[in-house]
Amino acid sequence: MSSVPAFKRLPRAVREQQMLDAAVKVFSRRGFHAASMDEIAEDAGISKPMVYAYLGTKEELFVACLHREGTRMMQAIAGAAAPDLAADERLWRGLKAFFGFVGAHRDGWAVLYRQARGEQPFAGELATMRARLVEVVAGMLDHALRAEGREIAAIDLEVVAYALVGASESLADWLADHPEAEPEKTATRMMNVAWLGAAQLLHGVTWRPPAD
Amino acid sequence: MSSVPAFKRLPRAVREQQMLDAAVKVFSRRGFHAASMDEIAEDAGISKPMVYAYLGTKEELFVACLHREGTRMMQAIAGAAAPDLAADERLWRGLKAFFGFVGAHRDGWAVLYRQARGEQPFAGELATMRARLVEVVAGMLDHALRAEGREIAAIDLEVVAYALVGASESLADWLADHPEAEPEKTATRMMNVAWLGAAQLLHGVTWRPPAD
DNA sequence: GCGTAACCCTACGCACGAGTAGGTATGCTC
DNA sequence: GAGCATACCTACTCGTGCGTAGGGTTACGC
Repeated sequence: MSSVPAFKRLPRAVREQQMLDAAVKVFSRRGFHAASMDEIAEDAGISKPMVYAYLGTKEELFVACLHREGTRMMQAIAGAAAPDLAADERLWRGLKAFFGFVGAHRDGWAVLYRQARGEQPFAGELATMRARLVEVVAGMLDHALRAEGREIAAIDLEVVAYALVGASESLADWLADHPEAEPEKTATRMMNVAWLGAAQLLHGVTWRPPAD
Repeated sequence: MSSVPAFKRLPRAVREQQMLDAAVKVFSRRGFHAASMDEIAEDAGISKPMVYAYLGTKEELFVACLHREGTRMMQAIAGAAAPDLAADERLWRGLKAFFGFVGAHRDGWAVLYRQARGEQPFAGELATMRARLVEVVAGMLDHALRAEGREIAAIDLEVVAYALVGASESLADWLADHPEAEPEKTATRMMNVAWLGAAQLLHGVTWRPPAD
């Protein structure tokens, strides 16, 4: 009919990214179950069968979102926290990159952190990513400890790293809900809690429960 | 027919608790959407219309779970952390109560923390409860600060409190996934990160970002 | 012993949303 | 310009699960 079709034909790679963008947006707002494939398709400016053709089922689509956002985040952090820096410097740069990422990709963060948790099929996927982060932080602490000629049990190291990661995630969540807050300032606050506490541990200062 | 009915008739108050028990269990395992009212009813040993008659719609049922578990948790903490204790002692007792609660009610914790997050209608409910906790922690820090003749901006206080609460939640999550771990030991580890860091802040030691 | 209220059931209606069948148009290759 | 792959659509099927209609039975007051 008309020589100008209502919507352009685009190469697969481009459409896939548009679909993922839409999916991340809708999943983050509604949650996995409440999100509908129709809404995602509409938001991507495409019809539903195309989504199925390119990205597969709803579950596969969610995993694809998880992977893209997770990879982006890990790369942002890894790129900033070079392994040859001093521990505090490394922690600081990692945190800056992390909060910067969350500030810039609030939707992506919401998908990762708020939605994937809890939903059985995805919790494992997420746990793997968090485990990598925890491992990095634990490795950093261990490295700094050994430099001081000190050493603590692997499990203690893991738990402390877990707490630091958890605190960061929590502040990231706070950041996502406070659009006016600055990522860098949040990172500084996090350092004030994390590093001061961790530095004490590195110097062998520990807290012991009262006898009572 | 038979003079012995297959299932006993029980007073409303009892049945309601049984239903809530079942609901918490099923919601925690499956998540809000994937959980079915049929499964909850079956698990409670009752038929579906009874659930609707007593606790209302699925959403209302979930909110009821949230309230019961949340109230239990807050009471456990408030009962342990008396306001007249010193800051570190108070924090320690609060953490012990908190991790003790999570260790003993892993299902309840999962409903609160993993499921309610993300799902739009409930996130607010949960946020309110967390806000109360943050407020308590922030108040505690503020009190301790004033005792030292020091003071920091309200927003900084809130963010630090938020980080501490987040770290605790994160460790609670770790605890829920490690059945062999002892709640009290986890609380001690948390103190080692939280208190050592917070104590530094209380004494006016802060970390500043490098100039670069 | 008789009404009435509380407790409890089986069996359905109905909407919503995942996934698909089957077909059309556009551009690229030879 | 015939053939073919790729991009894209409308319009369905069908399962699943929320919520309810309508009715039965036990206890308790009087």
